[in-house]
Amino acid sequence: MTAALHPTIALLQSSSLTSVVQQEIERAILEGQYPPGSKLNEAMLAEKLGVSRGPVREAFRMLDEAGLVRTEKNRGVFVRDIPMSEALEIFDLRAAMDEWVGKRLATSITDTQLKEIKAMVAEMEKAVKAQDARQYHVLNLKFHDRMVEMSGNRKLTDTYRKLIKELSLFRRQNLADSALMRTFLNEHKQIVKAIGSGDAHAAASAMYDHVMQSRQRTIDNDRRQQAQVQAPISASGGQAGNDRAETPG
Amino acid sequence: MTAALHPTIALLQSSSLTSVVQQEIERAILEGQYPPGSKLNEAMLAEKLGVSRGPVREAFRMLDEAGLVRTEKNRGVFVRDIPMSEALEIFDLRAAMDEWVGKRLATSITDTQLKEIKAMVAEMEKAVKAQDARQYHVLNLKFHDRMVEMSGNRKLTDTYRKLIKELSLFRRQNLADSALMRTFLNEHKQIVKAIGSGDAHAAASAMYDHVMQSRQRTIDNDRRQQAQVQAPISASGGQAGNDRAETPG
DNA sequence: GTTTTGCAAATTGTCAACAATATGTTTTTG
DNA sequence: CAAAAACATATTGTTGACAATTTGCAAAAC
Repeated sequence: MTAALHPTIALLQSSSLTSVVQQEIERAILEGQYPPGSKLNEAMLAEKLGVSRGPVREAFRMLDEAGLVRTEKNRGVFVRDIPMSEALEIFDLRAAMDEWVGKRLATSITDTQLKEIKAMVAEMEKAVKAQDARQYHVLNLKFHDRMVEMSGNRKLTDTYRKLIKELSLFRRQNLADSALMRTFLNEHKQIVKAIGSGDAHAAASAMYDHVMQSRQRTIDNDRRQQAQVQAPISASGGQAGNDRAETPG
Repeated sequence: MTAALHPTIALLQSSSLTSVVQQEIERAILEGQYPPGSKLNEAMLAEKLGVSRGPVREAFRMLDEAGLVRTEKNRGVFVRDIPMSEALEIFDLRAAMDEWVGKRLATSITDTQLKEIKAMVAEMEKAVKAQDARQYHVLNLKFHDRMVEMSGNRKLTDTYRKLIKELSLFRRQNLADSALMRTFLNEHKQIVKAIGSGDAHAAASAMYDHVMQSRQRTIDNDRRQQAQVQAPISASGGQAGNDRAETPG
């Protein structure tokens, strides 16, 4: 009966209005179009997307459950603002997961896959040399995502991605500077080397330490910013708030 | 239309209808009232809970995002049936998380907390001696949940609990027998001992190994059941399907 | 001048009706 | 008799309307 199923048909079958609306709002949020703390208006979004409020409300419930928005009864939904404490918790959890990924990859990675992540590190090296922090950031996210994906654990991959999305709503991070990019790049090389050598323990440690390094960098960065706010020197000081979140490491 | 009016809903107009409906359906699912694979009818649930279909649909979207149901466009929502492969993935992920919890607790646990989990192990020992597998199961879930909670990482705790809920929809598990309960009890004692001694590495290993033991047990159990199905001896053979899921370990 | 009270606009919460789709049954056709 | 078509029924998808609540603003009270 249900034969082959053409890809486009499968797509149309899965895409209800609600899921399309959900993806669209999620995209807009992660893109920074609606910054953390801002309010999402049902009627406004419904009109903008050309649907009624029903699907928008259903999409809101999904985004709430996903941790991207919070809902206040009779007041509306707001883009979630991840506090520092929660960001640090996410780093710890990520460290535990990435440690497992490192351990797993050390014994399960294929030659093709190893080549792939080596190429990614090479690309990051280019970005570092070009001092292109933006590009480095994109590649870095992809590098870690791909390794998690290569671990073969779908559940872990889904969980990891959900955490990364939430973390992108944490505002107190900046792009890494050149010195920091070089440090992280070296750690990436160590990770790949450990995985390539099949040393599970070393790969696990390298991954764990790398994430914890990012965690510590987030703390340091926040402390620096806090100090700047409490004792501002330049007249134009203070955090503007429109700089998008970036994940270091 | 407004039949009966569920007591909880009539009383708690303060919290949103959708969230009450969501909790009620979730409770019913986890209780086994709607077994994995069964279909959830919007209108039926709406009438049963004394609300219109709107809040039910919104609750469905939340439960879908939480991984407890799956939605087929134009066909409805069904209680999710966790396949063996996914259950094993969850065990691996849990192992990574529990390993971290063990490591953390070894250095952060307070005397009061240590006493608390020791008391829990003592209670489990009673259940084992009384051959009360049901009671053992409940205590075991609580023991692990409490340790995760004690780790102090709220995000990890939420993630852990979400995974446990999903795992409870995996049907191929049974209660542990006496021999197995004794094995797991000993592992619990080892975990508590390692944590109490402050040996982070030992605690981490004990936790990891314990979860992986449960994982292996799930595989063994499935293989045994599969064999029984393929070569049935007793005439009444075959899985009835009404036995609720139980988490070993 | 400040606080309180009452009103008006905007927004969310809930519902019932209608449209679109899937499913099961009967009828038709070969 | 088997397969296909047509129909009837049930269920989900979507919408617009109405009710309940919050919020901003202005008038009144102290």
